[in-house]
Amino acid sequence: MTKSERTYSISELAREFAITPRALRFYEDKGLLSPRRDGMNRVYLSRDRARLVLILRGKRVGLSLIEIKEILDLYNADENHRLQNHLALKKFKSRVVALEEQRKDIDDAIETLRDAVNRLEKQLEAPAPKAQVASARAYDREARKRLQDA
Amino acid sequence: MTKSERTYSISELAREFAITPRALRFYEDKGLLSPRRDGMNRVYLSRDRARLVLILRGKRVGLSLIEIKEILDLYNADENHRLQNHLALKKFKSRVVALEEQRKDIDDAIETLRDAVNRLEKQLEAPAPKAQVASARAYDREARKRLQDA
DNA sequence: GGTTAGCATGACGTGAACGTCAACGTCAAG
DNA sequence: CTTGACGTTGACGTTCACGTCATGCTAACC
Repeated sequence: MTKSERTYSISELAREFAITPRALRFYEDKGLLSPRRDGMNRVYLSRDRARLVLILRGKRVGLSLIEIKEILDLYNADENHRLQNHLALKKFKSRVVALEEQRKDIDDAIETLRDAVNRLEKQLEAPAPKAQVASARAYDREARKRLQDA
Repeated sequence: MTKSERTYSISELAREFAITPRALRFYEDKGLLSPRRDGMNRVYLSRDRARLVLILRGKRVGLSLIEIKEILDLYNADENHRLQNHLALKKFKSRVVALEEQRKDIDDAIETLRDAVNRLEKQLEAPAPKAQVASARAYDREARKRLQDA
């Protein structure tokens, strides 16, 4: 009794991940996916689904499809080729470094936006009584300068 | 005595940030920068430089130029329009949420790659004596399955 | 004064990642 | 039996973010 794995049609899989069938065909065209066939029709197994998860996550972190393909290929490379693996190791490590730098960028962007949010909230909750207007505006200019010139 | 601010020519600024003059003109065309002019020639002030820093960081975190422009515009919006500011506040907050999600994606990607790196290093440092080959390979298959099916 | 370097403005080209449309096959429902 | 719903393969269109000329001005150097 062969345990029949869960399968997906192209539109099923597309719906689940909020993408289009066209995108799935495109990924296949670029060698990122290779679903089985039932006659002409594509049949996706959970292996394919798992790869798709990695593909989409790769996209979200800003990798190109080619880069994603390279990673997936290295990932599934034959474990007996030491040279291959040594290369993969180097590439993975540099990829990690790049991602860490990107993480830093995101942290910085979040901080900048949070500062802006605080500035705006403070401004909105205070209807700005005239007496304080001048100094408040001066303060505000300073805050903005710090943000701009950083 | 007017304190003459530091200025940059287009190619100076381009060199500093490892981009091309064409890119700077493109950003200007899209309304992200608006340098002064000396005759025909563009003159960038430190304000422009600061904006450019934000632009490039925005790009690195995956924002489109249009999104970046919107943020910069909101950022520099006239502080007297309460409705405007309320809108900006909402947009900034949702942007922060999006960035936090993206950071999660990056953390996940880093973790996946680190696991792969560990797997590869273990494999490379052990020349795989025959006695252990079978079980090692079985372990490896498991590790890979966990990574794939996650 | 010719040449080089740097700047300008078009205008067309390009690669990535799909969208969109045409033309066709297929299978279950009414 | 014909209508939909779903699938297929081309092939062309589109958006983004520039790259790459072509052409021309201008200021500095030899």
